[in-house]
Amino acid sequence: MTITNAEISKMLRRIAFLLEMDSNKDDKNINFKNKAYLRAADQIENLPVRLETIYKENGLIGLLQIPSIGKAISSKIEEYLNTGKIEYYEKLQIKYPIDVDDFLGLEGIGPKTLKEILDTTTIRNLNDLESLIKEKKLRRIPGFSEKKEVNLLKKIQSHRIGKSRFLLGDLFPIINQIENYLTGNEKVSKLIVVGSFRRMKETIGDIDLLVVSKHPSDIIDDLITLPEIEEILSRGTSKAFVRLKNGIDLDMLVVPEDSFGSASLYFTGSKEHGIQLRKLAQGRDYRLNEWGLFDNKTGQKLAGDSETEIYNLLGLEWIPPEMRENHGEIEMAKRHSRQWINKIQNLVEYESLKGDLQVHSNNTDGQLSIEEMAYFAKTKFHLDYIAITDHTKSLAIAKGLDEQQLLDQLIKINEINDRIKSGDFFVEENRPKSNRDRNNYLKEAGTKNLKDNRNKDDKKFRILAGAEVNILKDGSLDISNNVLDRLDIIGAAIHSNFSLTEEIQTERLIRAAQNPSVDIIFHPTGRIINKREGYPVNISKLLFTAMETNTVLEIDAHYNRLDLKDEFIRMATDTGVKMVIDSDAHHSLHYAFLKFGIAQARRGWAERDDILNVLPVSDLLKNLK
DNA sequence: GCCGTTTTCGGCCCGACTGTTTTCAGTCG
Repeated sequence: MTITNAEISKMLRRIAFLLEMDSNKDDKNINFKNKAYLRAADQIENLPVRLETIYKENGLIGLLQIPSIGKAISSKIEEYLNTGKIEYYEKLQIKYPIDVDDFLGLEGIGPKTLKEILDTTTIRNLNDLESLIKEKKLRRIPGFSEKKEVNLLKKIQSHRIGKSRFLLGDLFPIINQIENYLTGNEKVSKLIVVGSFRRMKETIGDIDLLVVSKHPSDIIDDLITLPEIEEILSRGTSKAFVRLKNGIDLDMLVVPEDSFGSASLYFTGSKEHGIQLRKLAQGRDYRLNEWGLFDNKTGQKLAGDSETEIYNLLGLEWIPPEMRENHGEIEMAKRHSRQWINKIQNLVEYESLKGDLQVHSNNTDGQLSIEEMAYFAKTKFHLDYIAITDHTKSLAIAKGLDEQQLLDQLIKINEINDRIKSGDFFVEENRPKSNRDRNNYLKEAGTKNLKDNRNKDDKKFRILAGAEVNILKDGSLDISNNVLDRLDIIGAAIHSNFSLTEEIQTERLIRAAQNPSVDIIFHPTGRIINKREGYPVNISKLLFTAMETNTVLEIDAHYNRLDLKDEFIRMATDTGVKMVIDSDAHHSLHYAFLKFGIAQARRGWAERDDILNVLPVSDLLKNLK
């Protein structure tokens, strides 16, 4: 039997829910107990390694090393892993025989409210509750009313539809639109999109907007009349919460100028990062909220307009938004060590990539020719090199290339490189005509804030001949090494047999990494965010082999992959394994995705030195196998 | 139930919004 971290986490949430139902405000212990279960659940959800693996390798001791997991919870996890059940939970279920999962995440009705309903009725699940409301019986319970019935019914219905998180890349254009719309409002003196968007998390739950204005209620009036708005969920004097027609929620906070820093800190999150900061404040007899940092004794406001000032008063260095996850950054920032200050200064920067090492052409499943991909890489995105890495023959669905076709492509690439060197390639007459704004992505998002770091000398641009070679079931490749060795750069990737065990899957990747022709493992875990988990890989073992064989791991920047994910990037930087950030472009517009890969690298604390394609092409090639 | 730069007991983040509460609890972010 195999039990995932998600399942364990959910089980702990069920227990927390029932414990909170069971609590009353006089019993402090039970009140904090449920929070402890929730903390543990959060922690487990963010863990890069499976608890099952930790338990198999190190037993209870291993579990106890995880923050927020102590004696009681670790032994319950042990019981769950061994028996598939937790007796403690079963007992709570006897007391409260309800389908807890039905109510987890149901907005507007928490454990306390549910308890009140259960005191006078015998509902078990969401259907029962819905019937109760439809029969107008809920309003008979003290504290409930017709108004509450109406609200609850709506919430039950939207809960049924389910709300999954949106992909960062999907929301980018919409968020830019809203940003532009409100920036045009003369009463808005500052506007910033905060929340998980500012942290560049791979998925976004809702859009958080922070506005500085002297007229908060006017701004809120303007916001709620936006035509994109489907429903106003709540509205106060400084905050508004609305649902947009595309299904995403938007949360807006309006503050005065001197609260901009504290509000952006509070609103950028993460929640756990914020909690840690407020605890630090508490330790100094300060109070930190969205309005500022205050001295408890004097009531005086100590800081508020800048994030840096607040961090400093709490004894910390400023922390970049992408790192604010309470994954150890606060402890590090506390120490003021040279190492940490260097880490922050050397974090890989946006616009710092000189090349893109996974690019597809219309020789396989790409949409544009090699010439077009090169032309736009240079002229629109100011890259100095790209690698054409088309699929290989066993990936029939993408018209993968065979040995001869790869060699033919090599000749063609050499010809284009010769034209580039002679200076007649990047000229306006050569501008490909097929690319006329096929979609708005580039216009709205892709080129925004692009720094012009154009190398005046266009003749230096280089196309590397490469391939995205298919890793077969046994870890061998579908193209012979003597052909691969004639190309400049080789990425290997898994595109089939996803359901093998972790051991076999890891062995496949290790064999590929040990192949002397393979420079990079492309999208190492194969996940598609919100669609497919990715095959199971023992990342530690893969990293060890990568280190031994000088194999590079890719951060695939396509926003539906972002593979490696942030925790794995962190592990790679700790191991000293080098990475590259590639767009996996199938169209020139896709080069815009590189920024998502950089964001992911920053979330994984990667420095410039960890990322090889910040280097000029000659240095890059020297660093490969 | 967890945890430790006031540590092995005694704490545990903070404020806005909603509803019908006439002073606050529940829920959320």
